[in-house]
Amino acid sequence: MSKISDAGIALLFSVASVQNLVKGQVLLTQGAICKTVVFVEKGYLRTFINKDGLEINTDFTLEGSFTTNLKSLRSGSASDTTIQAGESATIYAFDKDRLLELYALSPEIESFGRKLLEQLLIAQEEHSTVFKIYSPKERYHYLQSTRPELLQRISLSQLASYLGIARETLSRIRKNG
Amino acid sequence: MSKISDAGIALLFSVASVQNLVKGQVLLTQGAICKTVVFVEKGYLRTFINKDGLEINTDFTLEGSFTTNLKSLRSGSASDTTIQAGESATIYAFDKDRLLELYALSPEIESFGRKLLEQLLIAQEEHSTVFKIYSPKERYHYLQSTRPELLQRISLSQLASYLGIARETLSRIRKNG
DNA sequence: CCTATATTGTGACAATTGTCACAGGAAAAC
DNA sequence: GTTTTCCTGTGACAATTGTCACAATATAGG
Repeated sequence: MSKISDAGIALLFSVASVQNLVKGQVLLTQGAICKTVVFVEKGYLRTFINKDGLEINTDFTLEGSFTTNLKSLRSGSASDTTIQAGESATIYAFDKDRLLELYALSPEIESFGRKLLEQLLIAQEEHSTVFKIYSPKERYHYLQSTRPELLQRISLSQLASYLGIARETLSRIRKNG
Repeated sequence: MSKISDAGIALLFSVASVQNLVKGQVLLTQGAICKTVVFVEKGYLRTFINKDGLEINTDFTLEGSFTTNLKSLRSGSASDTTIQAGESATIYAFDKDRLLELYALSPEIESFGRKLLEQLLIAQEEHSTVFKIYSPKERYHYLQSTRPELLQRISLSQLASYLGIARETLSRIRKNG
């Protein structure tokens, strides 16, 4: 994570509230307006969108990372994703309006926010690229080598939609290499 | 684009240099270290990565937008992408080190940078999601309805890899709907 | 205007992936 | 410890997409 002073961290967490979630608990519902940025302290969050009644996972946020629905957060529009605890979890929710106040107040915090966005954007660009250059089988192996912790934590069924493939196909990839 | 004061714009452009590119001219070569953020004034840029000798397009930057290789820019690592003019183009190149100085100097500029990153991240997240929820045919139609200007400007062959499909498949999609 | 060059279209076939149906196993609830 | 319940594996087959080869068009250069 980007470095930030102790005073900065204290300031940041002054606008956060801790929450304990049970497995399956929903943090943000599709259609609602996202008001917070969330830091995962323990457990993990699953972000998915509903497509014809099927849940398609777009992201998994493990401990030590941030997530939100940036589009909804920024514009106040309805979120197209649901964010749910994949395990019982402990999170910090940072209120958007209070974060914006902090940005205006502290260049260090805004700088931290910018660096965080840079990290997320780099990761997301890489994720998109994977779909362009790799086949389903290659995508699985790529995930295996770059984010092995995901394969440990997330069930096969959940991973399949994240990789853009059918559950059965992933099962066969796992079997036949 | 995010709003910014006239003074801010003047400050920003004080660290930029204009460049005119001919079609096919390379701005950033794979393996080189990215030192600038680029704004496209006229024409468009094509970003691609080399996979087994094939060029796979990861992005097209039309006029009015920014591009760079953020990973290389941030870490000073070798770029895995090449950025090339798809038409003769006019661009503004913003020097990274001078931008960072500006960020330290002007909260308005850093705020602008953060907002720009937010926009790019939102777009990139949406782009990734498209690969998870849509088939090749659906991806083409989605692009058609959300970014019709791309279909006007970019050749079928170039679009195919951006959509993660074979050139022939895109040709058939275009024919049969 | 004509030719060279690049781009797009198409047929045939192979390979991959998806879908459906159900069996087997693991994990959770009681 | 047993019974649900959920998750994973698998066979059969359909549908989609990729690959290769080459024809047809379009575009750019002379």
